[in-house]
Amino acid sequence: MLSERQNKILKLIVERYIKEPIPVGSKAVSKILKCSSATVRNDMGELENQGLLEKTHTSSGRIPSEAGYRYYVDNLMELKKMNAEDMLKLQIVFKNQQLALSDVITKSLQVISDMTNYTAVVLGSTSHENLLKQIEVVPIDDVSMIVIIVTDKGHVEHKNIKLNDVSIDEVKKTVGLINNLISGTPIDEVSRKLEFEVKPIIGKYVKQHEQIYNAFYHVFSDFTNQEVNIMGRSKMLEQPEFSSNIEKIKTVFNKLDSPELINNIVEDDDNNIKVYIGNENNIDSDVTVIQTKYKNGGEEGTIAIIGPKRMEYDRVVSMLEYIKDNIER
Amino acid sequence: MLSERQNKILKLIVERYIKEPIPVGSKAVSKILKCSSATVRNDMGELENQGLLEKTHTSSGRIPSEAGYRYYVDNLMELKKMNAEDMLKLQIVFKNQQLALSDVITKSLQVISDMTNYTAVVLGSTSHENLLKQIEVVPIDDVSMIVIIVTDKGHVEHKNIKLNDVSIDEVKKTVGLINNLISGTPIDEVSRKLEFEVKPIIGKYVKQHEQIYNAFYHVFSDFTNQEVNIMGRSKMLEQPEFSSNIEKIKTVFNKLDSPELINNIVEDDDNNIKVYIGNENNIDSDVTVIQTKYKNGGEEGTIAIIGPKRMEYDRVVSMLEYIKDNIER
DNA sequence: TTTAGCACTTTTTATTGACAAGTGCTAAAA
DNA sequence: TTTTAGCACTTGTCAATAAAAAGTGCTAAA
Repeated sequence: MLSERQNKILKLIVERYIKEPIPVGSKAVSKILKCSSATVRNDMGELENQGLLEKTHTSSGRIPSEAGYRYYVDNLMELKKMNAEDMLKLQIVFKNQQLALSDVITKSLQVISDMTNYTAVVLGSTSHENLLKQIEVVPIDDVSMIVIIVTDKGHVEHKNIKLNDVSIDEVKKTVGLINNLISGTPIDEVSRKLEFEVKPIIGKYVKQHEQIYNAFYHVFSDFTNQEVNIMGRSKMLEQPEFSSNIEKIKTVFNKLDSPELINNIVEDDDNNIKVYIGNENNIDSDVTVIQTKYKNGGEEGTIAIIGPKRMEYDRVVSMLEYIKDNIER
Repeated sequence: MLSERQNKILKLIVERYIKEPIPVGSKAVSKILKCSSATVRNDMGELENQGLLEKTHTSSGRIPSEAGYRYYVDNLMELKKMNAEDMLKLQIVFKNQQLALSDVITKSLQVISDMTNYTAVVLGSTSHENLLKQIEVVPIDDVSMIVIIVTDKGHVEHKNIKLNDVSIDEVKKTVGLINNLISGTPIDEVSRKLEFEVKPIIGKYVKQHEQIYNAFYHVFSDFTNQEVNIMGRSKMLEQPEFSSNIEKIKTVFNKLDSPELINNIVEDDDNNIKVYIGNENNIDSDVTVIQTKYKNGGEEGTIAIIGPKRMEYDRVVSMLEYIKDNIER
């Protein structure tokens, strides 16, 4: 259990260290608090015993430990309202009636990334939640054509396929059958349905059904499971703790670019804003991920901000809250 | 005019420096050439007078100047055949019949980027070369629908639009009219034709034509001019001359991510492989861009490899040649 | 024309000492 | 009991110095 003063000291140190990554000494704290540096030193020693503060070397000032950030976020952080300037910039995006929801989300996170110098990630809804809405095919030339898949949530994907000596009409017939037979199927299950429900039927009605079936089967098996959008990837370079450590940047970049990113950003089961500090997340022990789920009509997904552990928690949380609210209505 | 030996020395220095970014001294060169370090020193002095070599400080070894690289590429570089291992990895991509051309290009450049640790860029064909092939519309719910635009070169783009109190049938009618009236129009000119050829007609036949027209007009005016694909963006971090210089990395990253990238990679007028060293390119004075145009049937574009000035010119050129050949047939 | 030899420059690395910042502990003050 | 003043002690930082390594340019001889 921390004393009032210890709480104050911890809060001061965390916030000061977030402003500037320099270990904070007792004297600096005592100037703000109304007590001597010796008193502060005693408390800082106690906070270190509790594992909330750390020293970089025996006689350095203190920096927050991971647990310290955690404690700060859970107990000390005050959620200030977003500042007017930030809000204004976001309003410009939200007020734009022309934009589709997904564009609004992307653009507003781009704005946040620019304002904060952190990296932003949008994960679209997962494929088992997407239902096949409709497919279309557009012939390009004698052999190649483009298959376009649209889901009920408005996710569009297209693939080029090549078919030799197959008449367009037969392909169109197949497309018609697919649309009639399995529209409304979760994307995950399309492959299965294609095999057991569509294949037998086109076998009867469509010439060269084998070739056509294979092509379509392929298109669906490659369907991207989830849309991932990363904004401000290189903002990491702006963070002093990374820019002096290329190896760290490489690992973080690789994590961001890896296809497993989706798995590394945990889907929360509730709707709140979550803060994953250091080892609490799967990206890197030196970053913090602040994220939340959003839901608007059928569309849903996760938006996340990734920055150093000493990120401006209060600012980012209030921004996410604001964005989430605006998305959801 | 350089002597035989001077040519040899320059070649040696360039190639050695490319292998490892350490200034090359006369002793190291003399060990390989059959002459004393003093002789080499004299020639190196002459090469420096000619502006082909540089010193990092008064008593350092030499490094190639920009002109030195230029001279090397133009006169000294020997095009070796690709090594078997590299070729094999690329063959796996080319042999994959399932892939559409654009995927083959992207994937093979991804492979090159992985093998070389340089960044790769693909620029698709420019919009004035793309003709409108067909548009489709897929309704998602009461108000929103997706418009899909396909060009004759197989470029697909889609946009979400929102229309209140408009019947789907009227939209479909409009789509039909657009397809009939202006299919085959260069994308650049679609907006104009939409206004002068389509607007008057849908004004007659389509209810709520104003709203619908505006929506479609918007969709086309946002059509991306050119497809840009960047592979291995963060490979820059692997290059020693950049990884010790965060500011440089930032500028290069920003250039890569900026929308003007397309303008910064000059379209060549002929079909050869071009090498733009340092100030010869518009990306950064510290990088080299090696690029070439490709053409396959209707599809064409530019592929480029971006790396440090001390990139492995011979290797990259032979790889690009190989890829280009494979793409074009 | 080439080479051996040498004086000279510059970078790199290690060492030293002085100073600043900060801590922990003790003992006195509140 | 809590707070504070005081002080010895640690560590990092910075500048100065010194020695070693790498390489050059020039001269004079081969």
